[in-house]
Amino acid sequence: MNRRVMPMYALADCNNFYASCERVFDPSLEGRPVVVLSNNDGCVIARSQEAKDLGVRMGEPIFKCRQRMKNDSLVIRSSNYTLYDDMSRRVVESIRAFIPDIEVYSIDEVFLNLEPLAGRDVDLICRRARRAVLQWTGIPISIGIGTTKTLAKLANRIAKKDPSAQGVHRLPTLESERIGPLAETAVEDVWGIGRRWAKRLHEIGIRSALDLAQAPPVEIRRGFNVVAMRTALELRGTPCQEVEDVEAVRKTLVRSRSFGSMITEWTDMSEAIASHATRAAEKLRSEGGHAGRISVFLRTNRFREDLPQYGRSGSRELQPATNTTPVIIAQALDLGRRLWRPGYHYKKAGVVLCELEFDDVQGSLFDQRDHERDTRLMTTLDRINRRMGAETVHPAAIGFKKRRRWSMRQSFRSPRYTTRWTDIPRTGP
DNA sequence: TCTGGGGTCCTAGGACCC
DNA sequence: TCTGGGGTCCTAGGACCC
Repeated sequence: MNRRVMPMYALADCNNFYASCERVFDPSLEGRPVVVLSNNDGCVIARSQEAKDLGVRMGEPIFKCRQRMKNDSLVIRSSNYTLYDDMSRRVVESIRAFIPDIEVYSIDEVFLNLEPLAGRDVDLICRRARRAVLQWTGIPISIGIGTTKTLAKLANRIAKKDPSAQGVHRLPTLESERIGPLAETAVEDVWGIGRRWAKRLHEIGIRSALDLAQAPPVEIRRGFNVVAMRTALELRGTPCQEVEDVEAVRKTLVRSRSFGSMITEWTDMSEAIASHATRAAEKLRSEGGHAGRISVFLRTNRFREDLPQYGRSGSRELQPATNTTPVIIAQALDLGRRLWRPGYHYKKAGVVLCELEFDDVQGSLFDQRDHERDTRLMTTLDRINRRMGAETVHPAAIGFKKRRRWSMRQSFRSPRYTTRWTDIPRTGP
């Protein structure tokens, strides 16, 4: 008989990832409440277990935790993505040694396809992988197992919450045996159900994951959309999403920042836009892509209700598609100039590159630029900045002031332990 | 004083064409 | 002067994720 094997998915998720990374390189943080802040040191984006226990909330603005910082010696770190990216890569490679068919879903999550391991003890393999990751990288992870991605996510929550799971939890294959755990999971804790949908689901009497699983799919589709319906189906055990083992080709590339302080002058704004354009172009070149369209946006501070609000975006075609910094800066500045209105306090701006192409780009007959020269220039520029440090060579449009009004605050950053020679940890004097 | 940044997918509605 | 349906393409906005 040729029976199809039961699909089986797992989600491996790093515990308190950024806080754990900070801890790996500074063991004195062990046992202490640690939080990691967003860019600009604005709000909390990661918390160690101790910080969670203190009641520090995700996304909480840091100025609201000042008291706790004093009382409970809360440790604060600015985010250090260079470090986290590198640690993430190490975690992924460690997992891959045990389970080869994986999809890197985010900086701290990996979906695993366990179907090829059918007949083997998947729980045991996952436990071994977990132990190895901790041993090789110092990062604790949890693994949830289920017959769909959404159920694997749910199992992962249980693996994290229930100490008896010891970091790995598998939901039963039989639907009837999943009733308990699904009934105990609030619908807002289901992957794919955000705040807005949760509120509307509650209004129609759907409160738990079980309620959603048992709701008629067509009704969910009618009341919400196909994405919500797929989530409901996955909760019943019907897979609607596969493990995507080939890396997805990106469709857009954004560089944007809130300013360290608000901006009222076009010269400051133009420097910020030129800087975003430069960094977006750099990133695009590093991935070997070209952009066929560029969009720029700027806006005021939406939290300052006492100030007049303004926000706009504009876009235009790039013909031919390009990744040349001066071209992208020129277009970005021209767009920005059109959006700019004096008299406002601006808080944020950004550059979006879209219609990305990763194949060879056809030149236009009517295009006057010397593309080979552009490419040589950009390659040289990238090489210098990679070796000598970012922005060793940079376009004049970004400005030369040491302390730029628009650049971000980062008061608590840890060293780049793994990616910068001078920051490598040393032992002894 | 102080509130992140970078993504994807889906849908509705308008423009335009036949 | 009034009136149709159907298709495609594009964009803006809304929802979600980490």
